[in-house]
Amino acid sequence: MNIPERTIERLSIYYRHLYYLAQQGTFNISSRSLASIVGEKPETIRKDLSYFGSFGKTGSGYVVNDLKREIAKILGLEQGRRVAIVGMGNLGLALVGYKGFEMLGFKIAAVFDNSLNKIGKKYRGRLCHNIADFSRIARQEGIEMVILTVPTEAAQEITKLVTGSGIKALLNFAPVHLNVPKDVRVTNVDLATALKSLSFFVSRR
Amino acid sequence: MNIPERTIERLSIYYRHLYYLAQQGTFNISSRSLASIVGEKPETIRKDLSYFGSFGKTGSGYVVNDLKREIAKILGLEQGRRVAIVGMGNLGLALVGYKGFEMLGFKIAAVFDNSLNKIGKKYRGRLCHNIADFSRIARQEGIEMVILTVPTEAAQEITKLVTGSGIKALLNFAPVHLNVPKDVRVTNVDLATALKSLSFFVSRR
DNA sequence: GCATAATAGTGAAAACATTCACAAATGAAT
DNA sequence: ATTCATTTGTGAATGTTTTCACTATTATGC
Ligand SMILES: NC(=O)c1ccc[n+]([C@@H]2O[C@H](COP(=O)([O-])OP(=O)(O)OC[C@H]3O[C@@H](n4cnc5c(N)ncnc54)[C@H](O)[C@@H]3O)[C@@H](O)[C@H]2O)c1
Ligand SMILES: NC(=O)c1ccc[n+]([C@@H]2O[C@H](COP(=O)([O-])OP(=O)(O)OC[C@H]3O[C@@H](n4cnc5c(N)ncnc54)[C@H](O)[C@@H]3O)[C@@H](O)[C@H]2O)c1
Repeated sequence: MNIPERTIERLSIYYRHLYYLAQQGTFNISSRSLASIVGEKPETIRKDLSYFGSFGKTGSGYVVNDLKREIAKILGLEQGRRVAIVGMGNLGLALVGYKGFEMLGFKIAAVFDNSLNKIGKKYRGRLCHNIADFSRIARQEGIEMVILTVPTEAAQEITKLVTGSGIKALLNFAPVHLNVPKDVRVTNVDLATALKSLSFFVSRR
Repeated sequence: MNIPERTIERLSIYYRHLYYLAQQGTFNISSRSLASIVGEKPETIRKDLSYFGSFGKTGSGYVVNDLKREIAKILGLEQGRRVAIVGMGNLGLALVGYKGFEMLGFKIAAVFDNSLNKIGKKYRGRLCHNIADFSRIARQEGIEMVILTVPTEAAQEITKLVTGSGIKALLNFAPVHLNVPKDVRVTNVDLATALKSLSFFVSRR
């Protein structure tokens, strides 16, 4: 079966809110209530879940903790994936301390740069490595995913380096289309584009 | 006619690359070449453009500068939209200096916080205002869009404040679904979600 | 000027995603 | 026990987006 791209994105969002709900001690939740929290329709949630199994109970909905665990399993969050950030500039610096990542099962296990001003320094307790050592350290640290926050000009070159070291998943902030082997997945975060889409909306009003 | 959401996002991406191409002095480009630069299919580009008119020339493609101008017109980028950032923390600080925004026709015209440590200080040459003065200053500065980088707990409250002051477009980084009047548009940038989607892909391999 | 190649634009088809609507299960109240 | 309300899970219907496949037009080389 083919699972819609958007379903995966939504599952992530459900997961986060289930996390909060569990913290608050909520035990049960219906697709209806969850929908109103996450801003979706109840049937969307049920359909999304139905691709992976059936986790609810007719009449009473879902057990928050169970559903949370199931989604973690689906998204592969159980084992605490290890992530590297490459590029300790403005953005890399903001991201390295972001609690939202760790909270949800990601571990920023290493950070890299190519500037002598940054290599050897500590950022939020993490030693900044020389990008030249990526391959060795990534293996050593068990890095599976890379967050790319280098200047646009360097992005393709670094992509080649990290995919060459066996990385199969990249979260890219540089506003450029990265060419990668086809077993590598890239997600682009394009803030200027997000703003421009909003701008379109503003002009339409 | 209904224009696909994704079309608008892609137009933004085309725009950026046309900007680079123009800078490099490229005069003409075919949908095929542009497609390979932006990572889409040629027919996707042609179809996207066809919603708004016909801008190319059979046999030779598009004139880079003309197409760039047309897309700017479509997205409402011509007049240089004025944007405020609310929340001068880690992320707000990274964004305030981001050249990518100004380059593409956005002006960060004001920044806000509620902390006495930040109000009155300058960030990249911009005076940080008290969020309590938002309404007045937004009017004064002609703010049309807001980038929201406040802690999650404050996001809904600030949303109420800024939409109450007439803002109709929000770029939200807090991992929460914002309730807004229905003539207000919110785009959520959810980095943890982006990572989780990647994680799903990694587990599937 | 003619043949050939390149390319835009676009209906129609196919693929994909959301929403509807209802059966079946469960829970709550009496 | 029976009734009524709630809620899931899911086929089917509907809606949306992408891709195909073709026509018409322009450019190029001879
Ligand atoms: N700052 C923002 O708000 C923002 C927003 C959206 C997108 N971006 C994009 O994110 C990327 C980074 O932005 P930034 O503002 O943090 O830039 P920056 O210049 O502050 O940081 C870039 C960092 O990458 C390092 N670097 C350069 N070449 C490298 C290489 N070959 N290997 C390893 N490290 C290298 C630099 O030393 C620097 O520390 C850019 O592509 C930018 O367009 C930035
Ligand atoms: N740091 C990251 O890398 C990152 C990544 C993704 C998402 N986010 C999200 O972005 C938001 C901001 O993150 P951050 O790391 O920059 O947080 P931060 O704590 O560094 O900054 C928040 C800023 O908002 C200000 N603030 C608090 N309440 C306010 C109010 N009522 N009005 C105006 N200003 C107020 C604070 O004074 C502070 O300067 C959070 O919701 C976070 O979850 C952050």
